[in-house]
Formats: sequence, structure tokens, C-alpha cells
Amino acid sequence: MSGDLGSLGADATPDQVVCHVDMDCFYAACERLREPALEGQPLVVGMGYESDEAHGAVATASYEAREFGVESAMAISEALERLPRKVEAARDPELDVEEAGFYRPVDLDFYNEVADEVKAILHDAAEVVREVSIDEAYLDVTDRVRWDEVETFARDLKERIEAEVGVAASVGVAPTMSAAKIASDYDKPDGLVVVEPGEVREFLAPLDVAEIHNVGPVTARQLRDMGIETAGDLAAADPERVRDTFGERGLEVRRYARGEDPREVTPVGEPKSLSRESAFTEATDDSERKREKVRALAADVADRAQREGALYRTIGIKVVTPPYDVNTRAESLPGPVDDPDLLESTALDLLEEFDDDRVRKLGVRVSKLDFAESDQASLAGFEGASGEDSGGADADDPAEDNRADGDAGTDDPVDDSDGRDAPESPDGQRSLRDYE
DNA sequence: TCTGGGGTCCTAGGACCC
DNA sequence: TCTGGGGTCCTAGGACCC
Repeated sequence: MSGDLGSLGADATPDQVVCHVDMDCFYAACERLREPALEGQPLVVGMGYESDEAHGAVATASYEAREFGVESAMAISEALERLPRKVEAARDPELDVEEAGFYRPVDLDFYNEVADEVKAILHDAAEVVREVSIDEAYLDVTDRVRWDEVETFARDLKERIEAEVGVAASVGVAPTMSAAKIASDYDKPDGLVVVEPGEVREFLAPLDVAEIHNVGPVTARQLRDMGIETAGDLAAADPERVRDTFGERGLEVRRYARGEDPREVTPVGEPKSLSRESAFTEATDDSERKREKVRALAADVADRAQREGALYRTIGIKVVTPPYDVNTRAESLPGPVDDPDLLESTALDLLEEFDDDRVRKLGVRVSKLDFAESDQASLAGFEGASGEDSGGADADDPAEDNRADGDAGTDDPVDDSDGRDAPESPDGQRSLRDYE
């Protein structure tokens, strides 16, 4: 009974016991699982990174690596300046081997296997589980645990994950999702923080505004410029002023700062979009290379859409030009399709506008997804459209995600000359294209 | 310091309809 | 010819999350 929040009708914060489970340095923990010698060592797991190279970004840095100033999302090149590779330090007399670390490329297939084991435990522990990402989930344990039992419950859960999977988790428990998330982060790593109803606001008050969910760097700076530095400041701020500057989203964030969060824990639904993107090692203006990459990305996306039983109605591309300008273009079709050739040709058409531009990264995306098999029928109206039966579209577990396609381990993003000419296709899509 | 890859949601302006 | 207002859909960009 979080009575002191005062009930405000439909908007009132419901009485929930929300448990947020957040794996500690998950990618690094997985690497250590299969390479125990990495235990206790500074370890950096890089995305878009291949052994012995310097591009890509930090996906996860172990706590030992963070000591050297290596942070998530940092360029690998910069991470290497702060923390050289062990092997190089060993060769270079200028460097101290003690001040060096290990670098590994991301291997999502493996991490997903580990994550599946963790998720099995979470689903066993709670009726409702919202899997937010590979290493994070909310549990609604309202009907299973009373507040005076919560700490024991959370400790058991942590111990079970550690014992059965071998990775560490931090757990936060609170009456709302947003507070539970902050609680899990509060005492990382290996944390366990319980914030009971009635304590939420005082728990949040001293925290930096940037810790509140949905407050990123931009909003945090603006808030500080307004003299709002802590969650307590934001909680007490004039709502009108907050709305004037940040709109509705600002009010939501202010409510979080006050411990008010009406969201209930629900499982995640079907995805709203599917995309693939990949960076060039170096920006290029070679239009054939760009087209080649878009073809590969489009084939990948089409593949995934097919496997997940998704029809798409909007096809888009993303073009990142130096220094880091993100451009997106999209085109909607008259109806949902599953048509790899159309996906490719549309993406290539959209790319033409950037033919002469130097490009550092390209992406292909489908959205306005439709998972309902029945909609397949509507395709008849457009004639053509392969009779792809999308089979078993529904409920399949979301986990089968990057399974088959991840190209195992260090997938070389650069060319991939799997031609796949797919010259022209049945007239089905012709008619679709003409429609525009 | 030259920035990965996968997502979600919101906003703003324009087209178009009534 | 100008005037009014409401609604939907589309695209592009931006902020944010992990």
C-alpha cells in the first residue's frame, strides 16, 4: 500500500512488487565463462571489433577495465589508449603489462545461449517477465512475494543464477518499474537493493537527474542549466516549467523522479521494426560498394522478417555521412509484403540520392510490421506477392533471434560478395511499385 | 576521439480529406 | 477568393535505451 503517494484516479501508481534483474557486465561475464583465465583481468568486449584491430566500439568493459577509464560506447581506439592490449604491452618496453588488458569481439550467439539459461530461471521465479534486453528483465512478483520476504526472494534468485549459470546479477526491488531499475543499478555489481513503498521518493531524491529513466545527456544538461541537478530537484520543480521546456516527456520523467510510475510489468510484444546496419572501415563514396552493402543488409533483413513471420509495409534506409550525420529515407507500400526482391530494389532506389556522398555507415530497415497471417489475404488485392506461408507466425519465443544468421562469431561486415543478383522478379512487385 | 548495432517513442511539417 | 477547423497518414529527425 503505497498510500502516501496519494491516489490520483486512473493515473495512480498501482501496488506492485517489481523486481529488476540486471546482469553485471554481461558480455564480459560470458567471455569469462568460457575463458576463466580472464577472471579478475581488465576485459573489453568490442562491437564491430576484430582481433588486432582498432575500430569498433566498446560494448562492455569489466570493472577492472573501467578503472582505466574505459567506458561503454567508447571508440575502441580510445579505449586502447587508456588500456593497451596485454600482448602489445608485453612486447613494448614503454608499456607496463600490469597496466594492460584483454580485448574480445562480441559473440552474440554465445551470449544468447547464456541469456536463455538465465531467462529460464527468471520465468520460473515470476508469473510475468518483461525481457528488456539480452541482460535485463523486469519481474512482477506481486502475487508471489510480500514485502517482508522480498529480500530473501531476491537473494535466492541471485544465488540461483550464479550457481546454475555462473554469472552475477544485480537486483533491485521496488513498487514501480522505474524505481526498481534504479535500485538494481544502485549497488552494482552484485547488488541487492530493496526500496519499499513509502521510501521511494526519499531514495531517489539525492540521485543525479541523469540516473532517471529517459533522461539522457541532452535532457540532463538542459535540466542542469535550469538549476535542476538531482531527482529531488526535479520532483519539486514546477510542472508547468518542466512541460514548457520538455513537453509531455518531461512530465513523465518528473513523475519518475517523484516515484510515480503507473506502468505495469507486461511481456514485450512483437517487434515494431527490424533492421540491420553496418559500418565501413573507412568512409567511402564508391557507389558500387555502397550498393553491395545495401544488398547484403536487405537480404539479411528480408531473411529475418521471413523467419519471424513478419510482413512489412515500410522499407527504409539509413545513411550516415561524415562527421556523423544520420539520414533516413523511407517508402511505404500500399500493403504489407514479404518480398525480398522488392525490399532490395526499394532500398537501392532510396540509396540513389546518396550516390555521390561519402558514407561511413549504412542500414536497412522494415517497419509497419504485420504478423497476422490473415493479412496475407489482402495481398491478393495487389496480385502477385509470393504465397509465402509465414508459418507459425505467432508466439514463438523471441529468443530464436540472432541465431541462425549471426554469421558465427566475428562476422566480417565488409563485403560479402554473395552476389544474389535476383535480377528481376515475378510481376507481383512490379505492380506494387507501379502503384506509388 | 573519428562514433557499433539493435531497438522504441515522440514531434513537426506537409499532403490530403471532409 | 478567402476563410475555418478537425483528422489521418506519411516522412524525417532526434532523444533515449541497452
